[in-house]
Amino acid sequence: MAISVRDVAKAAGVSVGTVSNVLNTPNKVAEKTVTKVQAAIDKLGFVRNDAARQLRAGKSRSIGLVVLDVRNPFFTDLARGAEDAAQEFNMSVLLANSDEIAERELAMLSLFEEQRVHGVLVTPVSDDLEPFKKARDRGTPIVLVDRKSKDKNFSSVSVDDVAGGYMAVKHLIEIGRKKIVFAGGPMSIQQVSDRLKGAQKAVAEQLGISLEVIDCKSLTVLEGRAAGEQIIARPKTKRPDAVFAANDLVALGVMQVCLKPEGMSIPKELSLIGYDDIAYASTALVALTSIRQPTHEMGTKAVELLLAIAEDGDAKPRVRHIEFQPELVIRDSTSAK
Amino acid sequence: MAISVRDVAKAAGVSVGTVSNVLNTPNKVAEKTVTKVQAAIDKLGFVRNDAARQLRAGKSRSIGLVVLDVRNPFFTDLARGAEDAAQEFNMSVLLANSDEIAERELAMLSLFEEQRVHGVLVTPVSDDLEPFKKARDRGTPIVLVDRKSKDKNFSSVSVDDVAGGYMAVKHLIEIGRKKIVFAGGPMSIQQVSDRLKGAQKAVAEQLGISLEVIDCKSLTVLEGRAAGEQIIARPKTKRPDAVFAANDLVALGVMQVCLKPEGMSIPKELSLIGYDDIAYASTALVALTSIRQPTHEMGTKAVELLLAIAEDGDAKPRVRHIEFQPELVIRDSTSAK
DNA sequence: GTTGTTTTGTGAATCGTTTCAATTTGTGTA
DNA sequence: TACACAAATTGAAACGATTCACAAAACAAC
Repeated sequence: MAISVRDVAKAAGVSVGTVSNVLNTPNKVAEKTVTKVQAAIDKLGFVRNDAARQLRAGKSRSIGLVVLDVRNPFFTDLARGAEDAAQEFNMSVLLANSDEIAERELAMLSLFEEQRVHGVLVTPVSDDLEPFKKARDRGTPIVLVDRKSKDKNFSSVSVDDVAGGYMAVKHLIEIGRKKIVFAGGPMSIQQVSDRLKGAQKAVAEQLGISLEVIDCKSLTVLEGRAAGEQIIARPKTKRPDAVFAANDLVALGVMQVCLKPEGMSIPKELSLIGYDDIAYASTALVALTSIRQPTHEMGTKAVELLLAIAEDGDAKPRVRHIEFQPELVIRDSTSAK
Repeated sequence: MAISVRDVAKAAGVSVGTVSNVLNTPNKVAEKTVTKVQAAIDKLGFVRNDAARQLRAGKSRSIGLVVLDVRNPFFTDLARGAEDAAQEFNMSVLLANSDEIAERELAMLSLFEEQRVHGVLVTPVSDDLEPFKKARDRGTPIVLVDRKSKDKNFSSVSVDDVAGGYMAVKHLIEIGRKKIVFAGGPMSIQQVSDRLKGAQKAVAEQLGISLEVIDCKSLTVLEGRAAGEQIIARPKTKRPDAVFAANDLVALGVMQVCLKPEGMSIPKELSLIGYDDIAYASTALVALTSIRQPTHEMGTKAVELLLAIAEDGDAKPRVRHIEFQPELVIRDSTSAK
């Protein structure tokens, strides 16, 4: 039913090989032949069958990307970066989300292997990397994203969260803040504890700065609001003059509460800094100072790294780790007193 | 290099046909043969080649979905619904975004055709549906999503925005509000003008209700804030007692401004209702009443409709339109005086 | 007109899976 | 033991694009 190269060849009065050449290497074909074949293609409405192409080629022209949650802007930005890089190599990115379910992650991995993708970028759900090891042994390159692989055998692309935490608190100190609160949790999340570690490092460098931790059950607006309530319930002398939130959602929660009439003024009485620089950060009532991660670039570099590994072939499974530095974005929610 | 069914067959001492049967219809194969073949598969690390499968089948097991923006929760929810439905039919959804660029949209469409997808769901960038017509004529079913097709030849799945607007204002009237503001724009967006139309209809049904329109340049938090500023700048007697915002972002902007000390109390002095019921709506300082669209279900139904059409084959290009009703979600931002 | 060189065009073989008609094996009954 | 019938297995053909060794044509130089 569908039109094939053979049909086109017959219609144009040439051989199938020539049709294929017109499609792939038109400069190797006489100009008038190209025109003739193109005309036949247009007339018949021929559409290449990608499955046949891939079968012959042995590999698809795509890269798999498995993220934890497609609704998270962090991952969509990352995906966009990956797509942009892939396009440079005339490839495309297949996006899949695991929903943080190991089972789904596995299913997507199998799907990608069956598709014979050039490689897979993944933010693993758990620490069990066995399935990825197997896939790699079968010849599918793997790159971990947003995770420093404990397992040194996997290449990875990640962000230096310790540096981000340091950067945030350093900024607060530089604008003269002395009583700082870190709002975030749980500490079991590596990102959170790393950010706190960076914060502590900045505090240790300077005398006369205090750092208090308000632990949160999760990184949500609601938890941020709880932290805020806890702060404004205190007598004025016990209140901090700055809050470093483990992410922007928590920061926005703190802000909502503090801007109530009985709260504190931002940034004068309380300077506030978040983390991630999500889109909503800049549209908050007081534009939020935040730490931005080079999300787009991470996607780009991850793809480049993946293709470099694929290039190597079976020979030497070269392992590389790329760590990005975050960036301070100063807006209205932080200022000197 | 890669392992094929032939290798598995040799290793297991059976024919390729049997290996295929083990893979696809294990109940047609003797139990001990299945075990034998499975062992060989595991030992060799055989992974099915999907390209070859598809080539033989003539069609892929996927459905294409082209959305305007993957970052928009509306579309990710829709995609999720589509995925869920597809899974029922043992199919998968390929998600692509056009970024509202006609050229990209076209590229994705071609890609999908080359992949021999079962069909394409699309929210078209422009009114020019010519490329989709061509694709459909070549045998790829098309369903428009979130657009009532002016062109009656395309099947579609959409939401009744007039009903949503009616529902919102009806609710405001029922809780005793009389001076209502509609904040939103531009009116060139069909969704916006439809919602306003619904609002006007509700107002017309009751005596003594006024409806004022504050035009916005776009549906953003910033524009909502501008609308809010305009309201609280007025003397108390000239202020409305309710605002219906054309979407949640605008509503959140209005809320941010009104909650300032010199503003109005929500919901007492001012009741506020948004549209879309985005995730942030429920985490606002005052949880936002909103109109929810059955996004997930739209995705589900779109897939079902698509597959029904595909079922028909070339015979009769059956055309169907499904229109969903939105739903009122009452939270804290609306109440009686 | 012959020879050498480059440019175009040819078509059979190939990729890996599924299908299906034909064949073999197995089971139960007389 | 023979026969009928069901269950299990076989293997060649097919899907459609690409490749590549080879052939044909076109052109240039003498």
